[in-house]
Amino acid sequence: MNLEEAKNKFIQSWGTLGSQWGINRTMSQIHALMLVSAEPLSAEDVMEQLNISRGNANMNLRALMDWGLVTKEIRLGDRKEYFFAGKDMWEVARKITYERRKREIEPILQVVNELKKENITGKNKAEIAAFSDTIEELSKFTNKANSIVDKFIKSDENWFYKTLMKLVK
Amino acid sequence: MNLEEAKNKFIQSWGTLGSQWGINRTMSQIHALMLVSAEPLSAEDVMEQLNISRGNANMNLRALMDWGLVTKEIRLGDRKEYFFAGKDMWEVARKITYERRKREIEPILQVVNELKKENITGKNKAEIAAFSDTIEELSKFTNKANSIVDKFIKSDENWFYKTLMKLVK
DNA sequence: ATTAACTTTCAGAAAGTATTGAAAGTTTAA
DNA sequence: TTAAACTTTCAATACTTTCTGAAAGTTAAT
Repeated sequence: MNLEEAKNKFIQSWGTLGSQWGINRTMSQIHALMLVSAEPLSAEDVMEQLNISRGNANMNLRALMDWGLVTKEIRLGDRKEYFFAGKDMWEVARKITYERRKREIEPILQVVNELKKENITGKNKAEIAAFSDTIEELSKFTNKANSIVDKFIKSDENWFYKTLMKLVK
Repeated sequence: MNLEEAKNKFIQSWGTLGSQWGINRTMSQIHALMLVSAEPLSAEDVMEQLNISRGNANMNLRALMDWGLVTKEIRLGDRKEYFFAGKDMWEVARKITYERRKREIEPILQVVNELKKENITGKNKAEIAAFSDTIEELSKFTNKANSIVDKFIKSDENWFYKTLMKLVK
């Protein structure tokens, strides 16, 4: 298989993976493209290689920079900006986890902890009890999940690697 | 706050969470509704309480059963079917993880392991090396992530709880 | 075998998301 | 300052996903 084919196959599936993760397809594809490129790429390069518009390329490059997955580089005597992706996968995972926690765990944490404090009124006592029980369990669960995720985000590679090794034997 | 309000608030945010997880909003809302109901509900109940159509209710109830998050119950002398959700959150998390692994980790695992075996041809040796390195690292990462997830899915509550306790101290 | 009480399906409508491309904005060099 | 070389924005459009509701299918009792 030649390099072009292999790259495309990878970009394709990384893009699909991303879209299932709630990350848009183009954003993942650009990320994939940069993961497998030896050299930093310009916006122009990205547009050509993925067949996307200038606006789309720009928007998603910016999003990737916001997430910390891609870095911009400027070169003396060149007006273009060049972009490249960090290739340490644990680092990538941590950064994605960080963004996803913001969007996913934090809002539910807030609602659940808020509801836990509420004094629920109503006539159907069984329903109230069921509700409170579920919220209570969910609160325990979410807070715990949140600490694990937090630990992962803040972990350095070594800490995580050691812990990981214990987990998978 | 009365029970109705509290329930709605919870259903609302669980629905939003779900849609960020790539699970459709209605599916999560039905799940939320059942988590906070003391008694099993009929399709009719679900339609009324969430203001959704018969078709939508049916489709998503079925999906929830496929995922193992909701169980159908039939009652003697009653033609309706009643549905209820398991309320153990670790169990819920394991079931969701199982489905998501199928959709997300497995496909990328397959592509990456496939590409790793390929002999990549082409003239730009630096690019080929960069590509192979990334794929190699990604392969290690993905396979490792996969074993962790697998362990989690297969874990019984106790095993996981103990491990968890160590992790979060 | 018929009917009433349900459940399932699916084509079209609606809602939600992503993409384009042209215009506006910015920066650098001369 | 001007102009060339880029980057950013955003309204319009295309695409994707979800939802509806009516029709078809199923089941159980008589």
